[in-house]
Amino acid sequence: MANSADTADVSDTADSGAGSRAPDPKTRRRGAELEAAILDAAWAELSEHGYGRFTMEGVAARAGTSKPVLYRRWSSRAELALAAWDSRVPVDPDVPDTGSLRADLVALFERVARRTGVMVSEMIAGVMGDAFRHPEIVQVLRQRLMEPSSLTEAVGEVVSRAVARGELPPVRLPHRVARAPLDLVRNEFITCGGAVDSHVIGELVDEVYLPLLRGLDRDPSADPGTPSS
Amino acid sequence: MANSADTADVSDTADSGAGSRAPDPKTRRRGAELEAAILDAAWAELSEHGYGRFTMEGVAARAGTSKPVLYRRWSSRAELALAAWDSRVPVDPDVPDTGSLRADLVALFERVARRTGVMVSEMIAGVMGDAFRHPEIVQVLRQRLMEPSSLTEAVGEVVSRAVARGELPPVRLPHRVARAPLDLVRNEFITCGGAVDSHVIGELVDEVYLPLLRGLDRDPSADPGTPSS
DNA sequence: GCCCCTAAGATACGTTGCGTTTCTTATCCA
DNA sequence: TGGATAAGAAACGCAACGTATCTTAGGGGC
Repeated sequence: MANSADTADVSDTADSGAGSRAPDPKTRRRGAELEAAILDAAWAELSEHGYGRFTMEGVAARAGTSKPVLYRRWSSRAELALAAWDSRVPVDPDVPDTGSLRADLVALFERVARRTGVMVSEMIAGVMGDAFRHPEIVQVLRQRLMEPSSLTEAVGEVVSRAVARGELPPVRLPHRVARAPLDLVRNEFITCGGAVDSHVIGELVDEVYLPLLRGLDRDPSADPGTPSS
Repeated sequence: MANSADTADVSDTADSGAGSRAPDPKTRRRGAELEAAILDAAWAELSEHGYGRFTMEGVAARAGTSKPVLYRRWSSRAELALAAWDSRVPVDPDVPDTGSLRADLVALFERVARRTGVMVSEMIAGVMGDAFRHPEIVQVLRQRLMEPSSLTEAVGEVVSRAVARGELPPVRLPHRVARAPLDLVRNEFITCGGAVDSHVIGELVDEVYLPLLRGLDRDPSADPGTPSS
């Protein structure tokens, strides 16, 4: 699943441009195989057209199947989009360790910005827009946004290394703060649209996130000056 | 405009519940009068149904007019929604001055949370969702989100009073930080849905915004210890 | 190896809602 | 008072959602 995902991530999007959809008119796929093909197609449609032009017809055509097959699995457009997203969320790789807090943060933000994308933000917006009609979707979306995820752990890791290095005092890291990089990047996507380039990331880190970390309350449970190794 | 708006703000929403729309079948309104009636109706529809069920038909019916009249003024549903929003944005009142930074901030956040609303956040999402088809909308929305507004000024004011009181060192306040209260509240609406209650506001202030302010770089242009009065 | 039952695939349908077109008619202004 | 202007009404084309109906492939039980 993951490998086929990686393989197709953009190239699939590119090569199956317009005409050659139906991959194999002979055999009739079933179960997991079909489902994977549909999710691949859905992701490609999302990447190409964004959620605004993400249509069930388009996905069905691209996957070489038909709408009822989609609706037997997902009850709405929004659910299919979220499922496609799910199927492509990359496993978060290791936390960068550059030796300095700022560089670690920049690397982290850049990873978030790349992982999230214009498309994903637009999709969040679109799904939110559809959510009024399918209230059950809101739960799914919200959970996806709130889940602790490997990101918050990564932030914790980066911060504790900075503490160990003496770049920061021992701090208490509230969940909101650990989540903030994702929120900041998403907010940037929504309000500024285009790509979040490294200049913007620099501003986010220098103007907002580093000050925030430096201003956090000290952790009373840590011995000041003796960070645990 | 403003008074008729206030009058209708919720009560109109309530009383014109289902049947009695057309306010006056005799006279044919024109120009500004008609426009105001349409915007009132649009705002009421937005408040009642949210953007997801905000339809041109609904607005036209409620305003006692017809779709072409709407399209002669606004080129799309999204534009009408934004115009309705515009027509209701309250003039930001004065900055609270409670004597303490934290209380000032809580008051400010609460005002932002009340001014923004679930509806407005959902609307932002919905407009974003429509934006792919009407790219010109993105500009309008973005400008609305980015504009310095009285909020950033209010933040500046609150902060400089705190500096004068000695609660903060003289700090340089980047635009991103001044904008942050709005971003934080909006983000909260999007990710957590329901109302942003005072408990959440307390967390935002205590866990995020106060630490952020305390961690800001000092303003090199200010004499430390001698804040200008 | 045969048959049946599940589910895939195709087609067509009903519905909603956008944005448009056409036409009639009221109201303002010269 | 008459003509330009814009309101109001009705209907249309179109896209896309979500559904219903039907045929048929193919896997699994016997």
